[in-house]
Amino acid sequence: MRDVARLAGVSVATVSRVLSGKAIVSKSAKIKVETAVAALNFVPSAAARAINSGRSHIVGALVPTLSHEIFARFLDELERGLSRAGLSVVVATTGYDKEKELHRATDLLNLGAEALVVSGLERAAGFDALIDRHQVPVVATSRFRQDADLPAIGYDNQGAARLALDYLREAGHRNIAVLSGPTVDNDRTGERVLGLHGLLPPRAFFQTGRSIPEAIALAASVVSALEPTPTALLCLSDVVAQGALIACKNAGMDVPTDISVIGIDDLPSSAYTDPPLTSVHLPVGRMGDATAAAIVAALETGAPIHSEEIASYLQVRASVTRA
Amino acid sequence: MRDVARLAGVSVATVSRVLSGKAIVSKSAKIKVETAVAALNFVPSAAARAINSGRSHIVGALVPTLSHEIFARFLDELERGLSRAGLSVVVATTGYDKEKELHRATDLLNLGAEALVVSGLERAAGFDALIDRHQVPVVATSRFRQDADLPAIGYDNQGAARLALDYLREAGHRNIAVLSGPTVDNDRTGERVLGLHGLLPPRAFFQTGRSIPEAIALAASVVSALEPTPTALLCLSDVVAQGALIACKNAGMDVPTDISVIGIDDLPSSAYTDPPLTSVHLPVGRMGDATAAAIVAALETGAPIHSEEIASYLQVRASVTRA
DNA sequence: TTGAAAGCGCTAACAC
DNA sequence: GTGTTAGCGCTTTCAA
Repeated sequence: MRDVARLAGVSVATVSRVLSGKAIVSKSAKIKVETAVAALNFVPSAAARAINSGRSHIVGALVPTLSHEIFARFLDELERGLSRAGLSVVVATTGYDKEKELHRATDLLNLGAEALVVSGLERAAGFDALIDRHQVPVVATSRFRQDADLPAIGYDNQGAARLALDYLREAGHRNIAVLSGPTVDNDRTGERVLGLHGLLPPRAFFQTGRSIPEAIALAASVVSALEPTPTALLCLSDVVAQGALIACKNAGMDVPTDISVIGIDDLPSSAYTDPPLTSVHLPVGRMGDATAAAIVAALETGAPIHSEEIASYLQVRASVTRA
Repeated sequence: MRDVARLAGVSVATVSRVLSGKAIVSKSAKIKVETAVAALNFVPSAAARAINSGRSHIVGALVPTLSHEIFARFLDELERGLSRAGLSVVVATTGYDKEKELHRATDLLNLGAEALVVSGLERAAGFDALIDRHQVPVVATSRFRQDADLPAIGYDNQGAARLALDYLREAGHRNIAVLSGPTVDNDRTGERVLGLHGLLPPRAFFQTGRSIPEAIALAASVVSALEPTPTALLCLSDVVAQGALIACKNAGMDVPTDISVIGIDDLPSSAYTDPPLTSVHLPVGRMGDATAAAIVAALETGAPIHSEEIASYLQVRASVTRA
């Protein structure tokens, strides 16, 4: 910047004023500075600016993975909302590992992140202390609970599971099997299971891994081994539901004629399965939007972030019929 | 940091030494400093560090959208590779808009990004000048071309299209329709079309939008309106292919008995369509890995980035049969 | 409207 | 081993 000042024949203060555009500068000085900036190919240092302003304009986002539509779409919307306010999103993936999340959160904070977005409500020990040290706003997403430790912007996962169950029951289903992915290190799924607690016998619950092949295998064994065969499969995520659809087809069962299948998440792809999947819609885009808005407000006004429930609803398609 | 030094009864230099862990510090001083750090809840400023080291440890990634498996998976792997080397990824989405890409690239560079990752080979006017100003390494992904302006790490899209065509031809197909998404603002698709140039009559090419519903509509009109009906649908992306599968089913045509369908991309979901989609596999994870490695090398050693072709191959499943 | 100068919080060179 | 000191590149008083 000194070089620019010298070339323009002004002081560094004037260069700074021209660059920031805030203060009043004479037309002539402004032009001289701009010429010099162009001539020297000058680029102001972000770090130096940050050191003075005390702001990094960086928000850290921690998600389990980007290879899952639901997190990817969330980030897509989060980034859109944040960038509109001049904030940049640094993503870090945790692989559903709480310790890794803590690690990466430390990295992001050391990077200078002004706020953090995390997934779910369960944290590794030491996370609170970390936040306490850095004093940055944090918002937990995907799961809503009024009394959570962190401000939570997300869904009522228990309610979503019950929405699906109620729908099946109203359709006359009495023999329902619940299929889910892992509840360990995944409190979204954990809560969905919890929401069904006491409403269905323990032996109605089946759990498998996170992948489609695992979901297919589980559904295959459930429909073939259970006696009598359930009339409906309540899948706690669409990934599992999509696997179930495939397993039923492989087993020669027609959905929904022979068996009904319902999911939770309503992934974009679920509109195009065969048959189109009936699922509890979780508006993940809205969640990204709301999260971005909350963070922007917190950073700009210092206002505390309030928990917010993103309403889910049943998206009826063609995979459920009357028992 | 002065406060810490005072409380610990040492100089700021010693505090710095303890914090960085690099230099040799006496056990006693180290303990005193650590105690003071803890007591004061001290957090070193990332900006101040950056200003001294001249490094931000930030890499900017520009992608059209995160709501498409292919970019999400790419970023997933890119982030993993970069974070292993202590680099953070700032994502910016461009919505397939070159001007917006330029805008966001400017933002990222102003943020202090040390390197940039972009999608495709086409840039807005002014992009080169921007890079010239900032002098950061840039890598273009998704598309490989040896003589590209930017180092390119990606696939031979033309070759991928030909791979699909050759496969169909070898299976005896002579009446082939080519379905694609938009080629405007999407040079990956553009190149795939180009790869088929002269190999198929112009009237064999059909184009539609980026969404599944649009793909369904296009495929529906192609299979119903064309006389004679094509024996195979060569889809230049899996999104289009998945739409085609649905359209054929809707039209009462069995794939592959009545008509064959082939795609390009080999999205994870394509293994689970009905029937499972035969597609040209583009190893997007490997591309993310390679991109991360190239950037890490460039940043650590200053070595120039070399273009790299990520080999694609045919993933045979069940959507193509002999004509 | 402008410039001089004092920092912002840290690292690194140098001397002790 | 440790302290002193000079910056890193910018913003921001304070005078002029």
